[in-house]
Amino acid sequence: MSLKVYNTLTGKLEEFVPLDPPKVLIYTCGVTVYDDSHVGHGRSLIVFDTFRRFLEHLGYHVRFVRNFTDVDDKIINRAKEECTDFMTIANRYIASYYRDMEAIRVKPADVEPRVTEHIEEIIDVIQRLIEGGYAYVSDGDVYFSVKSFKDYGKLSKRSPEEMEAGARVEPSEKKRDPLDFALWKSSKEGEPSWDSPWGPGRPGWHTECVAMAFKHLGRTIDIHGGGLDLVFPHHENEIAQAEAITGRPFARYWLHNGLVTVGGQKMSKSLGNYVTLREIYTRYHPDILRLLVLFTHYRSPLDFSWEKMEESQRAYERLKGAIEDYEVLKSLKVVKDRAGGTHPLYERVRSMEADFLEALSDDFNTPEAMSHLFSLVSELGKIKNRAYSEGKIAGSELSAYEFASKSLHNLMKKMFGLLEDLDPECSVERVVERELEAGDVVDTKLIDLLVEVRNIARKDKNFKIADFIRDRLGELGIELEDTPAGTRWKKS
RNA sequence: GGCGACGUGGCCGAGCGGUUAGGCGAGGGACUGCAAAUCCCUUUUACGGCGGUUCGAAUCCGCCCGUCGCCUCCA
Repeated sequence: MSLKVYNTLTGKLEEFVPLDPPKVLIYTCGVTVYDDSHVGHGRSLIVFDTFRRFLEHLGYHVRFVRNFTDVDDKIINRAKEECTDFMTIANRYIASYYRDMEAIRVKPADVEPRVTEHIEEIIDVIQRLIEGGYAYVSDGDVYFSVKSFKDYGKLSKRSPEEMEAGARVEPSEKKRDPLDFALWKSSKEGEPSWDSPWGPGRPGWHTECVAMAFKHLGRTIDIHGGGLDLVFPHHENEIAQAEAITGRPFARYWLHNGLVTVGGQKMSKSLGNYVTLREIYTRYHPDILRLLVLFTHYRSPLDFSWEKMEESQRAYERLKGAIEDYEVLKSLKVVKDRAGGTHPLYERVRSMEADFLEALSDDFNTPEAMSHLFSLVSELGKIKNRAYSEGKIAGSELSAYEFASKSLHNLMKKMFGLLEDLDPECSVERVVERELEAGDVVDTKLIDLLVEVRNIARKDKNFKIADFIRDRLGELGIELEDTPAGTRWKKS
């Protein structure tokens, strides 16, 4: 099976061929740690986490690097506001980031480098650029000379001439050309600074990713990713620096995820229309956000709303229910069936798996992959419905159901990172944690007792009491469901 | 102004030259003590507008209208 990906650099769908298979080298630009991450960051993280999972499934050995920008203007400003140093701010939000990633189940990268730990490498890159005639020193600053790199603009598809015509670029006394960008900034009083051949200062934003990619992955990487809003100027500038030094392609494939919008407008700090990841996962199971993200193709814009979270929640419950209901079916009366041959469900599962993987191979078409999952869920629902109404299930059908539900669960878990806590080890802790945060811990034993009482009432046809218990539990956020195998309850 | 996307049924959202996407919602039915869950049926000129190419277009081309992104820090 060949994987096709959309390469921003060429603007085309291309077959994915790593430089040195089975190795796949991926670099994505991580967050600037000056505040909590929001849904926009979350989407990018989830998208690339999914790519990585799929590549690993295809048998590639993925080496994944995602950096932290832990020194920049915003961090410094924030530190000033709080009368503390920038490192305190950076460390605080790195911790917050890790907490978020664990909650939304994005696997850590293999290397998560910090800018402040790579100053030497950054200086080295800048020095090479100066030596090569691509950069110049100007009063303690160092700038990259955009006109010196002939391919400038190839990623974002714009030429320096056009950009000058558009000219919203701030002219600076120190720059020779308004399009030039800073590689090294001399530091002002009280700002973090490091010694360099050009005097004390700190790195500009665009060099760090080049230096860290060189160090941890090499001179040409397979995939460079990030949000669509990084294409220009950040990624364009990365290409200019890296390729000016090496004379060869920096990344073979440039992959960009679409942005998250709110009411059609980009979600961003500056507009103030953002929702933090923490807000999401304290209100919803983290899988709901994942599902929401995967329900849209990664390159399309994704308009966030709480209504959509509710929709995903429903869809999620259906998915989850199909898998969990195996436990109910198992406790029904299982009858022997003389029927020979294999159950047609096995074939359905096989073709679903094939369709699912094929969809992912087509530029990670997760919405289509998802649709195949749901068509199997419908199949399972039919079986379940029949078994419930007959109060029994054939042994062969039960095994087929188990096979199908395991296949569903495996794909979701492995490829999409969903339903991981259906495994008993993970569940309790997470649920309790969320309940503590929501501030409404319930005593499960007490609920079981009430359910028992209600079932006694039902047996006696005292539906008034039975319904009263159900209603009151419902008000407390406990939903009851009477199945042929007894009453089950869950938190709503 | 320049560059780049996008406009699909009640909503969301795949498809991108001929065959059922899928999800959510709504209405009806089956099941249930009633619910819930699940299933079945319905929501059958869906593809921004106007032209063009083609035996055939949501899918290709042109123009127009509308929305958004980037051009400044941003996942």
